[in-house]
Amino acid sequence: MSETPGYRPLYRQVYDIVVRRVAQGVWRPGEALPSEQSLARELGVSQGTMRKVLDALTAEKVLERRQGKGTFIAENTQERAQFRFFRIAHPGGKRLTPSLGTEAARVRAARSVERDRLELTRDARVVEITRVRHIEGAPAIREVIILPAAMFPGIEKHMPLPNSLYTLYQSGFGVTIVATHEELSAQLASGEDHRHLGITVGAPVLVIDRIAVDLTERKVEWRVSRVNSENLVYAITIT
Amino acid sequence: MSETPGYRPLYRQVYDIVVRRVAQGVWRPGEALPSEQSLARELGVSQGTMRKVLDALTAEKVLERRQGKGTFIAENTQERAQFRFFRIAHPGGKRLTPSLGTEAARVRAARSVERDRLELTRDARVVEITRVRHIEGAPAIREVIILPAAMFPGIEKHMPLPNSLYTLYQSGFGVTIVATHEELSAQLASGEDHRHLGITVGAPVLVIDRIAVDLTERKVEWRVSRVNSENLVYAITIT
DNA sequence: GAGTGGTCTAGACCACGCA
DNA sequence: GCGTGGTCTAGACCACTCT
Repeated sequence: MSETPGYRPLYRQVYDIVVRRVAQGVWRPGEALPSEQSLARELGVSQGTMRKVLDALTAEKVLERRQGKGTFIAENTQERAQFRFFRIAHPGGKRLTPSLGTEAARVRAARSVERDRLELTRDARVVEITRVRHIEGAPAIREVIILPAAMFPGIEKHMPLPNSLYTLYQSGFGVTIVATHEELSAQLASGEDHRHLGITVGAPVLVIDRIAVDLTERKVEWRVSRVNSENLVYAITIT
Repeated sequence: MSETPGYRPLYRQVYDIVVRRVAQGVWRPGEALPSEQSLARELGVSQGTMRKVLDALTAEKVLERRQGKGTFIAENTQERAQFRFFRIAHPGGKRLTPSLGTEAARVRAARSVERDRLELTRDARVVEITRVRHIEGAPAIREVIILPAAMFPGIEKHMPLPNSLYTLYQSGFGVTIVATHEELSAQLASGEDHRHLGITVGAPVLVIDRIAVDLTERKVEWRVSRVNSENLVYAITIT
């Protein structure tokens, strides 16, 4: 993570330049970059080196390349973000798309635990979003989402929020989520779970504690999801 | 998955050749392959194309490349397999290494559900391994592992089994696990969980249902792990 | 046909590990 | 100092998309 190689390959430097441009929003989501050739010329490297950079960013899902068309800023579209970071499914079955039940948002001072998890300063404020998501008509997931208010000014006015928040983060606030760290545990349904999800107290609940990281490696979102595990699973492939 | 490109790049053909050799055990785990140069010469391609193949297999963790030393068959060593496929940790903390509690193995006819999950023929036999794993001295995980007996002849005689079975699969049976598909759910502790893990009936248990896939895309292992979720989580990073 | 990304080559030089 | 993988270049040609 914090190596000092003492040697910095050319493609690494070029990579950083391109990442910086993407993070600064030089190109909009869905927009095409200049061609491999012209970028290589502009940055004074060979086409092969430029390709290595663009291929790496494609592997990280920051860019998309389409033969014959061009290189594009990857869009966290609803469907795409859905399948990438939303991993709830029926057992042995296909992925699901939730619909919105209820939601609420407010801005307030960050609590100690929130400052720790999101690496915020002492006087930071956060946006707290609480929502219930339905699957096939029934309430299934209760989420509490904490965002640094400074990074998402006015997001609480975007209600109703889109199904995939990461699309909004990218298009509305220039924040591109590239990774999430999740910790899953089993817990028993609380009174709140009962009220919001309609499950009996003491039923098993799958709890997902997630930190989302953006292109510039900032911790951008803390989300705790409580899933009615009766007929839902968290599905993932490890490679 | 089942595309018919109508066009087959050279590196793809070379890739298949190398995969076949690895699967056939032409080189042993930990052993060095011939150098990039000599492989390229032997297979009649340029060094650049050969590199593309070896880099791809390195990304899939089938090979390992070490500058100045050579290209090696990746070993599913205890530690490595441990960190790659064993994802149990303390909340917010470091990964853990379990130790063996009790274990038992027997060979029997496959049940219907096992034939389905492992895509076995009607008369197939399986090895059933049951074991309890301890973390920091206390029983924490109960696993039931189902293997196709034909693929692992005599594995039940290897008791006590190593902590990481995937190391044994590779070194003892030439089976290299390259991916797992997992489905996680929350359940309540059963009487069996109480007996084996010492937790109270009705406590929350994290259940991991895993199918492991080998280099040749065979479904090689079905494993159900029941984890005492009181002080343990399943930690994963999605990129 | 023009322009893009995708493949392939041949060769040079650099960084690393080891004897 | 040699052999290995890692980087970088320059250029050719192929496949795909759109006009």
